[in-house]
Amino acid sequence: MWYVSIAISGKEKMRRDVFQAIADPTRRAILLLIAAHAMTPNAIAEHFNSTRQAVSKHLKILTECELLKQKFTGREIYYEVNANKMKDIDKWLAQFRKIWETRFSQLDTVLAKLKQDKK
Amino acid sequence: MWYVSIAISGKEKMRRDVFQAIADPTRRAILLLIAAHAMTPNAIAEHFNSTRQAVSKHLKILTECELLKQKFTGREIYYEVNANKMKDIDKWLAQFRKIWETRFSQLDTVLAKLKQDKK
DNA sequence: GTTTTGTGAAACCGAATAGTTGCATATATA
DNA sequence: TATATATGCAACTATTCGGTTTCACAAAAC
Repeated sequence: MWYVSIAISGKEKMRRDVFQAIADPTRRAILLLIAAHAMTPNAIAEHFNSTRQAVSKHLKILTECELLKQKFTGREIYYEVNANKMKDIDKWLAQFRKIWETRFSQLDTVLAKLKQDKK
Repeated sequence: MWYVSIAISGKEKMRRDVFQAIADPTRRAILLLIAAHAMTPNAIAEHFNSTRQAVSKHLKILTECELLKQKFTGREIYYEVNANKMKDIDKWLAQFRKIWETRFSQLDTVLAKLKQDKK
């Protein structure tokens, strides 16, 4: 019998989207922390109570869903927020604004109609 | 010895915030579905492959974090989106816009300075 | 009154999550 | 070269999550 060893390193899963990424309070804090300027994992970890490795995992998740970008300089890695990807959240919210605006404009139409009929 | 029986029904935990609520794709779909007009749990569940009870749990979570409001009419419950709470997400995003705007305005200052020096 | 319908809650289960400790590796620095 | 530093990855664990099935209960409908 032959077994094929498939290269599944650790998990290989983790195809999370932006919304799952920002669900975690620590990850939201990380985003805010480095929004102003890029930081290295060690510098970021200093701001939290959990271990450096835990922060590293958060950074990985945020990077995988493209909310963060990496800048390599020597052995240091600077993480910075990918402003463009943040817009994805905004786009989702925009759907609701659209729906509500049309609903209100319909309401306006109704109100206008009532006003018209009143004359 | 006396023991005080504290009323902890089932879980009692579940104090999720808005971001955890919208992390689930089904819950985001529910929000979009009823954004236009309020619906009952049964009507909502018809749009999904999971059971009514699963949808019910999602509705509970969305209601607990105030993204949904309930309107009781007889034995039916109409769920509608709480537009006001949706703004919480927008407020969070606004923080980033603010940071980036100031950063870009600083960049503008730098550019202006360079231009000035060039003269 | 009896049955059907609309709804939520409890108990359980497999999968995912976030954290830990222990490693491996590459780049600085002495 | 030897050591310290910066970083990621693997393995393990407790907890949470999303789903199902089963039940309880009140409001309609018969």
